[in-house]
Amino acid sequence: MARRPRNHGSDPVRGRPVSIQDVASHASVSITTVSRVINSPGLVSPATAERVRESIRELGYRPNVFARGLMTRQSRVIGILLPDIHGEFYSELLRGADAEAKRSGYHLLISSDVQPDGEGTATIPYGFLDGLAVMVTEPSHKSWDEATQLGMPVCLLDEKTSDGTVDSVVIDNGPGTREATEHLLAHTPASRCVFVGGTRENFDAQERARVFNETLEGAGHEVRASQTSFGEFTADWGGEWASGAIADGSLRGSAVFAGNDEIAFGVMMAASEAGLSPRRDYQLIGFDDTRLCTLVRPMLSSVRVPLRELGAAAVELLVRRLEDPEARPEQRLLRTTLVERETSG
Amino acid sequence: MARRPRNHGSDPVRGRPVSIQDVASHASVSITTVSRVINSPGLVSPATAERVRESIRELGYRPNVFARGLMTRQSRVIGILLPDIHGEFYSELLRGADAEAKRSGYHLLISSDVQPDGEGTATIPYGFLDGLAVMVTEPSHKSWDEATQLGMPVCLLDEKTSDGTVDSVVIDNGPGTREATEHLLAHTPASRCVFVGGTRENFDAQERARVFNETLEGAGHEVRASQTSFGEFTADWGGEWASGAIADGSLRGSAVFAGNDEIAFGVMMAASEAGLSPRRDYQLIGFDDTRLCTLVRPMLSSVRVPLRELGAAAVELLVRRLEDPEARPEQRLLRTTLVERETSG
DNA sequence: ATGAAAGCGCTAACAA
DNA sequence: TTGTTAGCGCTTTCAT
Repeated sequence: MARRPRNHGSDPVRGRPVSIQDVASHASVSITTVSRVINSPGLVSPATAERVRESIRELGYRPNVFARGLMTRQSRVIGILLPDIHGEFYSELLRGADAEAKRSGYHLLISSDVQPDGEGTATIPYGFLDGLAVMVTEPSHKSWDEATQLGMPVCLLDEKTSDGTVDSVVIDNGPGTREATEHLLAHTPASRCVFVGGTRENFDAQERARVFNETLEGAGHEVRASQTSFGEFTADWGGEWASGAIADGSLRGSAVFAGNDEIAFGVMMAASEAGLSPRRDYQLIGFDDTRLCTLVRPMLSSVRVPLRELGAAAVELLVRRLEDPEARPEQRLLRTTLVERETSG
Repeated sequence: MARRPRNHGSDPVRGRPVSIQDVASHASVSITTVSRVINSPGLVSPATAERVRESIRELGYRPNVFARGLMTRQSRVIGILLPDIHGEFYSELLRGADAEAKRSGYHLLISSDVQPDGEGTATIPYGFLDGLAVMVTEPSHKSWDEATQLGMPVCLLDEKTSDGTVDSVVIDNGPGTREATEHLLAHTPASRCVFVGGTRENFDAQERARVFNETLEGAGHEVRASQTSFGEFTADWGGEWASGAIADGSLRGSAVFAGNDEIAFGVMMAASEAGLSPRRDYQLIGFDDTRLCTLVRPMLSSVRVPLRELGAAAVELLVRRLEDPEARPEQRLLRTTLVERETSG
């Protein structure tokens, strides 16, 4: 396997990329001056600067990022590590993160937590990163340990157990969950309200279930264990749960609060096959307010989670820390709110 | 803003990362030997090698990727540039690409084509990449020019206009489209078959429409212009189209071939609100065979596009070229096939 | 306002 | 088998 030269970019002499020295020679200045034109334009006389810029253009010069990184110890690349990059949830989060990164002049390197099936070794190229935003949704995820051990600036996404020594941005499930539960209680007796959650270990799933229970109890109802169930964050699980509820006749007249939109969608599809329609025959509210809600008919009521902001805020905090390593760690809380549509009320 | 030292990794002397020299001193060898145990273990005596590895472990040494990149001109990072990273289509493609990259010991840097709304400047950090996989879906996309001008190894995704001088992997819409159209023709007269495509400029949309028409003509039918329409690759467009077809009474008894699954989903939702069910009242087939198909009830018939393979193959070709720059450019064709489910037949 | 020179941490001839 | 040394292309004192 041939090594050097693997030249990218146009070359003056065949086989070698344009270097700062080439530009310097071409403009009859020292490489220092070229460097200054790029990094501290104020220190160079306008005339010289223009001449150098002309040479840069003419030669198609692009600074070598490795050499630069070697000196500055910066890459202007930040990483974002998520449990998964699939689905509306993460896509939306990524959009926010990417937009914010661009806005601040950084590049975003996306990676997912999932282990490679095979024997491959490459994980995140930590060495290239200035900082890392990490999302941890379950205690078993090792990303968190790995990341902090790295000795690199880190920002946590949706991590409640943060001890305040590190930047983080978390979803406050409370308000939205409470709002939704109260909304259901307005049309359905507390004893007929159920929560169909996602993975039991998931932090958000737990908090949502907890607030659901609290709200029911706040309404003077003693919650039965059977009123909350856990499974997965999938439509399949929602469908499976619904099949059971349909079979024992408990779905009709009940109010279903799903752990996320996919679960709600699964419930709705299964119920629909059994001839049951939301709002008419039962109440249904999802969670996350993903695109799925407005895609499906009737449109799904859901608790809005500001996913875009979640991603954007994480990057924002990270960039802030990069620019000012001594800044006080910040924990940013993102509110959730109920969005009423056609499956409830 | 403080510059150096922005040290990542543990430090022997406060404020400086562990360097190869530190390891060398600690193990009482030269830096060359350390370099060799990392890159060519065969050239070092087992005893020394073990001692060096011990030092590396003890000091927590991680090679500086910038210094290494400066010498090797490689980063083992490849980029993938897509029109969008949102939705089932791209997610699935990315999964394939990521898995393959990991398998080959490369990192994947994901970026989307979409311009930043704001004034931010950062695009792809080309300088860090060994190569780039680019997906071009419309002639207006400038990514292609940009990429090839870069003088960096490139692999094209789903680009038909390739001139054979560059690696590419393309979806062969033909077989699946033909199969689906024939399937529709088995239950519906050709005059009642319609194609509801996505963006008119999109290469795939065009090819799918073309093969649809050809197949109808092959069946001895003269296709009317009104039998193909274009809009967007969204459920909204599908719903909009369906509303029209419902209003003028043309949906019942017809066969709808949608340009992608989202469009099909939109048609189905709109029809369902009007009391029309697929298979019973009309035929419906989507395209791409995304997760949406099995999420919705009844489950959507669709043309399967091997998205995972698409991503994986692109990375595979790119890696091959990286290892062997002289390899003959390859164009890999990916077959599409009909998947019959509950909305057709 | 400009330049000379010293590295940044690493790899790879070339010696020994 | 191991070490010496010369860069890779850039930024940054320190002179001028």
